[in-house]
Amino acid sequence: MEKKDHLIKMEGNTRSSSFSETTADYSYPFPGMFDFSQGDQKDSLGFMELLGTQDFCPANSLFDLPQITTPQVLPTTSIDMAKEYSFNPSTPNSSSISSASSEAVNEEPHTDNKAAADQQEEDNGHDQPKPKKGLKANQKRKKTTEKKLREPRFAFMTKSEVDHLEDGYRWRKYGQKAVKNSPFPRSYFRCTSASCNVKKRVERCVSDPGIVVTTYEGQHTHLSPLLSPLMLPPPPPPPPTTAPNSIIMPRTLFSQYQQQQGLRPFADNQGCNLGFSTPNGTNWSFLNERWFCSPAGGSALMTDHGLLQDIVPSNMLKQG
DNA sequence: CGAGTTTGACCAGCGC
DNA sequence: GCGCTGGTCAAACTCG
Repeated sequence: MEKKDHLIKMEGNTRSSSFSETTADYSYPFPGMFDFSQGDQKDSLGFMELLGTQDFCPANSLFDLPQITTPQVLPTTSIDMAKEYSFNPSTPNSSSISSASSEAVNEEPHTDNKAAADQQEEDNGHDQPKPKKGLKANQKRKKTTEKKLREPRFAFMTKSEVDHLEDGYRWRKYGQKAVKNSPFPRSYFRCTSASCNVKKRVERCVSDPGIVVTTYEGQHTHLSPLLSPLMLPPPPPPPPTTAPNSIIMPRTLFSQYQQQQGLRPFADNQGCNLGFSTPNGTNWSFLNERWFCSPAGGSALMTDHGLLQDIVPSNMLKQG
């Protein structure tokens, strides 16, 4: 299997997020992107978690991280990151869900209200001519537009010959658009699960057609059909010496773990990767409000998830 | 026949 | 205001 270079970028949930929609912006490394090809991180079980499994932990912790809204303003070093996001008292009790998840929850009332409003609009307009297809579509579009303002997004660059990378979820393609300044179209996918409105966009990098840029939006409200129970975050933080090769730890549990283990922050040689390392060499990386453990020398815990393993860079699985 | 894909049309947002 | 672009819809189509 060819070696694949991967870049992962977290994308904020605000409209002001400067992760440009244009393909032209894919032609250079994303600012603020985490390059997991660096450092000692060898695998990423958390990838599946990143793709939308739920944060099962309660959220009140000294290390309860606020929602990252604009990756471009992310601190360039993990030390700065830790300074900035540690001990944030603003959201000590910010519900029982992570901010990313809470967005989905928070939006529900809006969605309901909006839906009710839309329903009322429809009722008020019942004597009007039947709206064109476009108008009806537009009502939905307004809702989705509002949703778009809240849903966290994160993009992955994956070197792959396959456009639509298997990530353990089932997707339905609902659109395709030609992209300006790019010979490659952009495809739009939606999770086929009825209650799940996660979307993703897939397109090829204009400067390197071998790179597929996949942008996920929202969080899955269900587990991946291919997700093993092994991939659920462990209830108690395991000691690093006996930790699985790769585990996912919700941020709040990580907070406790961090304090217990005295983790030291580290950054990769590009200064854009963040995480903590334990005295015995276990590395923790922060991504999408969760911490991913990648003990040095460990082999991949990840079972076969099809092309997910294509998404998860091989050089994360096997350094060098 | 159901699920998924294709594709033209539509609309909102944004920049000029 | 206008044009461009991104995002979405939905009918038609394909496939198993």
